[in-house]
Amino acid sequence: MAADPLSRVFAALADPTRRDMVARLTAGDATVNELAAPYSVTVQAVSKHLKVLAEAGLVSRTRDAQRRPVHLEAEVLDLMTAWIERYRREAEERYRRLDRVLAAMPDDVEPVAPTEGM
Amino acid sequence: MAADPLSRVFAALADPTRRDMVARLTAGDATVNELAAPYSVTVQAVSKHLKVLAEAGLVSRTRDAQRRPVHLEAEVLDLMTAWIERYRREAEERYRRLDRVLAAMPDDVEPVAPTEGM
DNA sequence: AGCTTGTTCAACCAATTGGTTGACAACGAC
DNA sequence: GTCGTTGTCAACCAATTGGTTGAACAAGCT
Repeated sequence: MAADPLSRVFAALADPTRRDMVARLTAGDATVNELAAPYSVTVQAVSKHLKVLAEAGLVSRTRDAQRRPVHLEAEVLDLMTAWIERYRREAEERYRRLDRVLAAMPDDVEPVAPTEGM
Repeated sequence: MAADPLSRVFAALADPTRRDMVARLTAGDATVNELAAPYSVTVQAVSKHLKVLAEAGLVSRTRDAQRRPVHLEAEVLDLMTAWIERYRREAEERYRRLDRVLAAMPDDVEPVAPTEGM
């Protein structure tokens, strides 16, 4: 899965169950059993999902007697947002420039070597 | 990998090679061979990566003689941003409320049943 | 000490992934 | 038509994934 941090975060959220758990954790910390309740899988499977989220830095665990409450670390989401927004912006800028070029181009001009390296 | 659209987009970007290809495509459309050049993998492997990106809706292919230029569809990124921002915002709001409660709490009060269901 | 609750570890399984090689289709050029 | 280019399809492989069951560990309760 390519161990770099960004890949881990994307991979962690590429699963609906894990996304759902993250969503639930925005409402407050929860134990493994609480998190497992809504799903039809075993508690061990949920524990594995949490391990993936933890390795991506999305959640942390604290100890409270024999419970291990799960806490959402929302800042990691910024890593992704930064990546996404950067390239979305670049793509948009390129479209804008292209639009400008097309608008400035007289109607009868044959378009050449479409935009390579522009 | 759980076939829903959001999962597909996250999974597609959970690979550094594919993220790199997306980044390169913000500079303009490119053919499979052009995209393959910088990497040490076969062109077939790159073709597979592109298939993943296409199934996530991140790129589209047009036909230009025997070339198949790849075009970035940046709007799909908004799907992710929407998801991420929603939950990041919710998490932040919760922290703010919690801060307010803690600030309003007299120093000598024993904290009870920490925040469950709040 | 012994039982119960909460959580994880270990082994296993089927399905998927990212990569390979080799064959093949589609098209432009000679 | 035949040749080189561009790209995909098919089969295969090792590694990973998401799930299972069963055992083990950890901490409180009686």
